[in-house]
Amino acid sequence: MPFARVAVPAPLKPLDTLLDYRIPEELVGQVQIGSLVQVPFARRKTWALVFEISESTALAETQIKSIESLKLPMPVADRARLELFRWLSRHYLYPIGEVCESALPAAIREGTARTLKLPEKSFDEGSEIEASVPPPLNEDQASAIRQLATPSADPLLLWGVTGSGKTEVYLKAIEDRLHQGQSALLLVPEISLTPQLMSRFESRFPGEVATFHSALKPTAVRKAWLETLLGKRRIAIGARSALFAPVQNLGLIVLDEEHDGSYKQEDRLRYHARAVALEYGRIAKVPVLLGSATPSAESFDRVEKGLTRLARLPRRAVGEATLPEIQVLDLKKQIAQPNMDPRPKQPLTFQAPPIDGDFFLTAEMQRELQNVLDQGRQALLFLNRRGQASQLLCRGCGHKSNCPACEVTLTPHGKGLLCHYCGYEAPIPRECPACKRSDSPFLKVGIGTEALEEAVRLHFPTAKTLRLDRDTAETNDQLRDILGLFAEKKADILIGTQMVAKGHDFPDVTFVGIVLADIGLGVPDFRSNERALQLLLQVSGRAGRAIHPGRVLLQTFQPEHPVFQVLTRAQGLDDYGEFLRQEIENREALAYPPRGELALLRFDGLENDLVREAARKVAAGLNRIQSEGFRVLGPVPSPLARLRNRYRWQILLKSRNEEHLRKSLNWIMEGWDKQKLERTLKTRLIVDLEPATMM
DNA sequence: AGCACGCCGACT
DNA sequence: GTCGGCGTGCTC
Repeated sequence: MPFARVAVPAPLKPLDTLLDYRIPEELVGQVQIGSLVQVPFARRKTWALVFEISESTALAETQIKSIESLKLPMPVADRARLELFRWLSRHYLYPIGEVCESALPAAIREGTARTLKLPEKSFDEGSEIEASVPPPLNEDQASAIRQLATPSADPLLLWGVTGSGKTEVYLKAIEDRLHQGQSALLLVPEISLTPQLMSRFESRFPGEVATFHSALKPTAVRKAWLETLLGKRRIAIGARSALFAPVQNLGLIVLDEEHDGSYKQEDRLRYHARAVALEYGRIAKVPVLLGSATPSAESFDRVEKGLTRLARLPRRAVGEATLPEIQVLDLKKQIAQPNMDPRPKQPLTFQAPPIDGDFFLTAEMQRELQNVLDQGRQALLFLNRRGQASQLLCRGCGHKSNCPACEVTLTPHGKGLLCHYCGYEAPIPRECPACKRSDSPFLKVGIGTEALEEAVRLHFPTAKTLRLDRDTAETNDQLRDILGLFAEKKADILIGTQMVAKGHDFPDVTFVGIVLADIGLGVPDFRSNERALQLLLQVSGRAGRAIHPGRVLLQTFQPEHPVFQVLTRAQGLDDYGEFLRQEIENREALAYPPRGELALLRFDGLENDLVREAARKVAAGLNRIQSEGFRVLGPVPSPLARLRNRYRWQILLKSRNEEHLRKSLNWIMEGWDKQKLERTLKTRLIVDLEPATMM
C-alpha cells in the first residue's frame, strides 16, 4: 500500500517537513507527484500538495491517516515547480506548506468538487480570430532573438532605451517557443497591466493568453488558472505571482522592467520575483529574458561577471523620435527672485503661504507648457508626492499633526489630513490643537500633486488637466480610465506621481516637466541613487515618442547632485552603465548588494519595551554564534518606529557569504525560541531576505 | 496557523 | 462547586 509525502499549510517545525499519508486503494494510481489532495489534519480537514510517493513509511500503523480525496484529476505542479517550492522554502526560510499556500491561488486550494469542475471543451479557442501580423525586426532586435536561441543555461539581459522595441522582442521570443510546442511566462510590474500591453499580446496570440493579477475575482482566477493547467492557454501574463501559473511545458520566462521594485513581495513569503525567476529557469532548464531600459545593479553586475548574457538595443526603433533633451533648472535661483510670478499677487495671508504651487510652476516651466498647448500637443508633469503639501504646520507655534497610530506627520489633502501609511483621516482643525489660535493659522509646507494641479489650472485656465496618483486612481478601473482619457487626448496636461512613469505610451507627449526632482534623493537607503535615476530616466523617456521630438525640464535644489549629472548625459546606454559601475564599486566597499547579502530582521508588537527586549535577545544570540561570516547591525528602532500602532525594531545582517548568513538565520527560524519569543514577549519576528528597502 | 489540553479567578 | 482566561504543545 503506497504512501504520499505531502506539504500541508502549517508552520511545521523543520521548515521542509512533509507528512506521510496513506493512499487509499481507490486513489492508487490517481494520486501522483504534484497532486492536490484533501487530507485530515489535526482534527480538521485541509488541502495538501504531494511531493513524493513511496512504498514505505517510517511511521507506525496507528499514526498514519489516509488521503481523503483528490481535488483535481491532474497534478498541479510538475517536478520543476515542486523543486522550485523547495528552493523557496530553503532560500527564504519559509515553511514548505506555506510556500505552496503562497504559490497556489486560494480559489484553487480551497475549491470544492463543484467549483473545481474542469471547464468544458467549448470555451473560446480564439482560432477564428486572425492573429495580427508581426512587423519585421530591426538588426538589434533580431540579434537579441538569435542570442536567446543560442543554447545556454545563462539568462539574457535585454537592455534597450525607451522606445527601442523590447516588447517586439518578447513577442517574437514567445512566438518561437509556441512554435516549439512550449509555453511562456511573462511578468510585468503591477502597474503595467494596462490594456495597451494586454491587447498587443492578445491580438498577436489570440486565445493563448491567460492574465493573472490581484484584482481578479475567484471565479476569474479559477478559469484562467485551470485553462492554463489544461494547456489551453500557453502564455501566462501577470504581476509577480504569475510566476506560479501552471503553464504546461514551460519554454521561456520573461521579466519586463526587471529593475522594478514591485517584483519584491512584501508580505508573507517575501520573495523577489527576479531571483525566483532566475532559479526557476535554472531548475526547469529554460531561458530567462530580463528586459529593462535601466537595468538593476544586480543584473548589471551579473553581466559584468559573465553570469548573464547581454543584448543591447541602443537606438529607438524606426518611427520613434530621438531621445529627449534634458534641461536642469536650479530652484535655488528661484528663491532669489520671489516676484517671477506674472499673476497679480494677492496680499500675503495665511491662506497664501510663501512656498506653494506658484513657486514650482516656474517661468521656464510655464513657457514650456504654453509652447506645448500652442502646438496642440500634450505635457506630463511629474511630482512624486501626493496631496496638497508635505505637511501642515501652525504659524503660531509650529505644531504639526501626527498620526495617532504611526510615527509620521499627517499630510494635508483636499478633504483633510491623511496618514500616508495607515490611511487615518482627520479634518483640518479650526484652531491649532496646541496654541489654540483660530485665525486660519496653518501653513502648507512643500508641494504635492493636488496643489500643483490647482496652480496649473490657475495659470492655464483653458487647458484641460488630469491628475494621476493613488488618490485619483484607487482602483484599476480608475487608473485605466485616466490613462485612457489622456491617451485619447481628452486632456492636455497630465499631472502625477510615479504612476505616470510606467506602463503607458503617449505618442503626443512632447514635454515632461519634473517639478521637484529632489524627492527620493535623501532616502537613507543604499539603493536610493539607483532608484532615483531609474525613475527619472523612465519619466524622461515619456517625452517624445512617435514622430515628435521631446523636451524635459528638470527642477531641483541640487543641480550638482551626481544623479542629475548622469541623467543629463545618460541618454545612451554607456553613461548609465558607467553610473552602475561606480555604484557597484561603492557598494562593494560596504558589502551591500550585489556585492553582499542582506537580511532584515523586523520585530514588531504593541509594547515597545517588549519588542526591544526581543530584538536584543536575538541580537545577543546572533553575536554569540557569529563567526567571520556576517555582521550584526542593531538592534535599532526601525525608520518608522511606530506603524499602525505597532512598535518596530530591526536588526540588519550583512554578509559577503550567503551560506553563512542563511545558516545563522536558519538557527533562529528552526531552532530555539522564535515561537517562545513571539509568545512571551508578544513580538512578531519577520525575516526579510533581499530586502527592498531598509525601512 | 488552528485547536485542543490544562491549570487558576469570579459567578449562577 | 462551574465557566473561561490564554500559556503550551501537536499536527502524518
